Amino acid sequence: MHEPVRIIAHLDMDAFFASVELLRYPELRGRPVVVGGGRRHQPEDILDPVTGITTHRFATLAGYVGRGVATTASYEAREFGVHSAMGLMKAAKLAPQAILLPSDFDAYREQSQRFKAAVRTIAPAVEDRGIDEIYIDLTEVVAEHAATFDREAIRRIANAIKAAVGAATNLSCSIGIAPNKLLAKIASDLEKPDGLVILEASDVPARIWPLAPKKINGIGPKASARLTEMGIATIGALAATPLATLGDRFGPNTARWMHEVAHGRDQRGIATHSETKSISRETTFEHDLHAIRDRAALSEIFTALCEKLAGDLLRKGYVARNIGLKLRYDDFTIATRATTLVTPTQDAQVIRRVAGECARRAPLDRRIRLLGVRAGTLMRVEHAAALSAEDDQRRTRDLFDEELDLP
DNA sequence: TCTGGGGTCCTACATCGT
DNA sequence: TCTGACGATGTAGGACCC
Repeated sequence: MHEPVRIIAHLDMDAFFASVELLRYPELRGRPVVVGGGRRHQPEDILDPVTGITTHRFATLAGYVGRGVATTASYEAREFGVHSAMGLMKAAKLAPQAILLPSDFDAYREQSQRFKAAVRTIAPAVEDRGIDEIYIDLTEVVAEHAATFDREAIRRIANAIKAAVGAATNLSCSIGIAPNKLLAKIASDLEKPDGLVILEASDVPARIWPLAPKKINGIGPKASARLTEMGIATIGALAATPLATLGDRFGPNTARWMHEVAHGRDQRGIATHSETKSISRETTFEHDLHAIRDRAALSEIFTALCEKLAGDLLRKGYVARNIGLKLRYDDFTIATRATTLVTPTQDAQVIRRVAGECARRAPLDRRIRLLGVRAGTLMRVEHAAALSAEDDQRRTRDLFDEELDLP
């Protein structure tokens, strides 16, 4: 008796933010473009008084000074070695001629909703994985072909999805299809951009085992470095490593997980609904601040963050029972402190006061680079209101009981 | 020339009540 | 009364992801 075959797709938009920017500024097509940094590099509109045509003057990376990082790089910029999460000053060294655009999350969110809606018209079982990625359960959609994993039938549906995404957004995406999320995710990355890769379990030795372990979603820089130390350079080598050896290094749970994923096994389902767990706001200062010497400036930023967070809670309809503080010091170490409240809140002043109390429990003798405020243990406002009404009722009843001297 | 902002999940450990 | 086991809950940190 074996598991029924599932058909899972992972869809990843190609260089999403940069591609959305190129829709707005088609004249940048074919040129290296980097999205990131602050608001400072908004393209300037230049209206030709004779022709009435508007063109744009763009900032380049040359001479960039500041703490920004690249959010996305177009494929042309990647040719120069620029990639997302790279410091912009480093990117400027590699590709000074690259165009730098500020990020516009409202525009990305709009395109995100469009491509997801387009996919849902073909396959409704979609799991959100952030702004530019989804998993899709195609098992039902290709039900009659699933048992045999009919590649041609699957390919037709994948192409229909790509066409629908293209029609809705004018953007391209890459799709990986496999019997589980793990392999689908790896597959979608194999032939970017505009890729379509279909993998079966039997393809694991040939297609997956030669890859580096960091290609596995969940093996990041730390685990990767430890595996390298152990002489494990490929997923195949990981699969061949005895469980006990991995257990000594990573603990039993992680070892078991690594062993499973290295063999291409993954039982996770598609989660079509999820509730937000926490909401936070944080900011990196232009220059590091000192808790005592820069008290006034720090306090102002702190209050503003709490107000923004309260605004987020209000807009999204949540109250929080846990309020947390995050400090990143000049040496990049992080301290977090959190407090759980009796009464959930979405009030900026309450958040500010509680987060301020958290700050008093954190080291404040070092220079601070980043300040963040977090709201956790969220509850929907309606639910909290109902609970508090229930609470009131219970308290009133208790009072009556006391007066009547009931048990 | 250091490295953003928003999240999730996991683990270790402390504390408390039973 | 003391001691330990155990679950629930809260806190802090770390790793990872987009």
